[in-house]
Amino acid sequence: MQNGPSISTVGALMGDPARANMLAALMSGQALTAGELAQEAGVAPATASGHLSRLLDGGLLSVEKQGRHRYFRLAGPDVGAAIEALMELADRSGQRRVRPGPKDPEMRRARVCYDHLAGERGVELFQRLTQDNLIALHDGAVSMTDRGEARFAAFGLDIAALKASRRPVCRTCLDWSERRLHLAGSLGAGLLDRMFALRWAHRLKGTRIVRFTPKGEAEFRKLFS
Amino acid sequence: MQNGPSISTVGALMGDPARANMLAALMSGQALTAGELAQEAGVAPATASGHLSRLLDGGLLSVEKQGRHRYFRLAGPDVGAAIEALMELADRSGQRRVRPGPKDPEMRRARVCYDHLAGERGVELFQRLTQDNLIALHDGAVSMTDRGEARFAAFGLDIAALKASRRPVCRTCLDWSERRLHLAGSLGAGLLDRMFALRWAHRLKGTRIVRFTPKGEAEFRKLFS
DNA sequence: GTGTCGCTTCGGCCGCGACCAAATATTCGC
DNA sequence: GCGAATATTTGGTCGCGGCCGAAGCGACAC
Repeated sequence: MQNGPSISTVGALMGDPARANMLAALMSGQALTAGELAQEAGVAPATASGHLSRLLDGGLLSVEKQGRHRYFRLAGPDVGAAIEALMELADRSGQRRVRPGPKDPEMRRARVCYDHLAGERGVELFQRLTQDNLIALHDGAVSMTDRGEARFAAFGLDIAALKASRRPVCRTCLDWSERRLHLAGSLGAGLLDRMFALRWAHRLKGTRIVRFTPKGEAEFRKLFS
Repeated sequence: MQNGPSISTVGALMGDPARANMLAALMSGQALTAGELAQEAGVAPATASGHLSRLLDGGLLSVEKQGRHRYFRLAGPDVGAAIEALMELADRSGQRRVRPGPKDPEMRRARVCYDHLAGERGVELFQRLTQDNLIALHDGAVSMTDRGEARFAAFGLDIAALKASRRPVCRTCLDWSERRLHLAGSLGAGLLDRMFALRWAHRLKGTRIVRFTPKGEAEFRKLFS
């Protein structure tokens, strides 16, 4: 009687870090297996299974059984819309809204996707890393090469910390505007963090736009080449 | 390093029932005091205070100090948008989307606002209840009269349960389309539930629209008169 | 059949956080 | 000044739920 349809139940579903990571991973639109989602969330398969059945009950996910895999995807566009609204909110997180400026072209060029770099720059980076054999793709999965490990360490990343993190180090993410892959996972997040720390770029307050400085732009081009 | 801006923090903020009730109450757009919000959420002032400071930290609320009161309101339209997206999601909660039909006029006529009746019908009901002295308004606060208590019981509501609920029994809510008050609180929710149970109306699957049957329409007009 | 892989269920551990009562600010009315 | 009202802080209890390992189940491959 008393509660009716409650915002809190669906909020709570999205409010757990493991589940949030799963949902964010599914934002790319592709269906993922339970195992992949466990990886993505950084939890044991048993734990992931519990989370997934909870998300199913809540109507946020739909599932498709295929052989011995179960493929999960977001239940509908409204789920994606809600997640996007929360991401938007999490981004500015109390900042006031500013910058009416030319938003769209900049968004397409470089923006934050959850916690890593997306847009033209993101796709470009991914391509470069692949060409230079710093990361390697084999049938859909992506991983860091030994060569890459050395270069990333030289760039200032704490490789041990990346690996210690429960998240997978490398992960592909389908770019919304470019429709090509860019790099997610703790490595993707770490690279973006490092670029911010080096002041190559900064994130425009109140938006998801990443704006490179001229110097940063030049450094970015030289990077890993 | 690892998490960056996380959807899960804001999700968790909205994921607690007490906080969700507060946010829903603030969706009307009016500012409320800490005490009122404690009432609304059905928790002790001490607990509410903790929730509120948490919501402030998260950037979901803004506060304005005025005398010995603190007035809280939603921090911005994006917060409202996110809440609305979650409400939308909670509403259909796994239902598929249907009914492209003539949505707007029906929405204006009668719809669900969180868990009670809103729109023209909602405002109408509120007016009737006030005129007939079943509920009473005194400087902003609304309460159930003895007369009302008897009539609502005759209508099939469990008054004891309403009072036992931690939510306030009566509560005003500013109508979005009508810009006038309608009735929220556990009484408002109970009345709507009862109308559904009596099959006077049903809620269109996948929408917030409440559609009255001809019989229900007639009964509704006779109600409490 | 046997082995392997993917996923779920079960049992138990552990910690975060929601909750309240009582005590402590802060502000108002007088 | 003194009380009354509003709000926050403190301290402590308690339960929900996230987490894992181990065991169970089902689908493939051979």
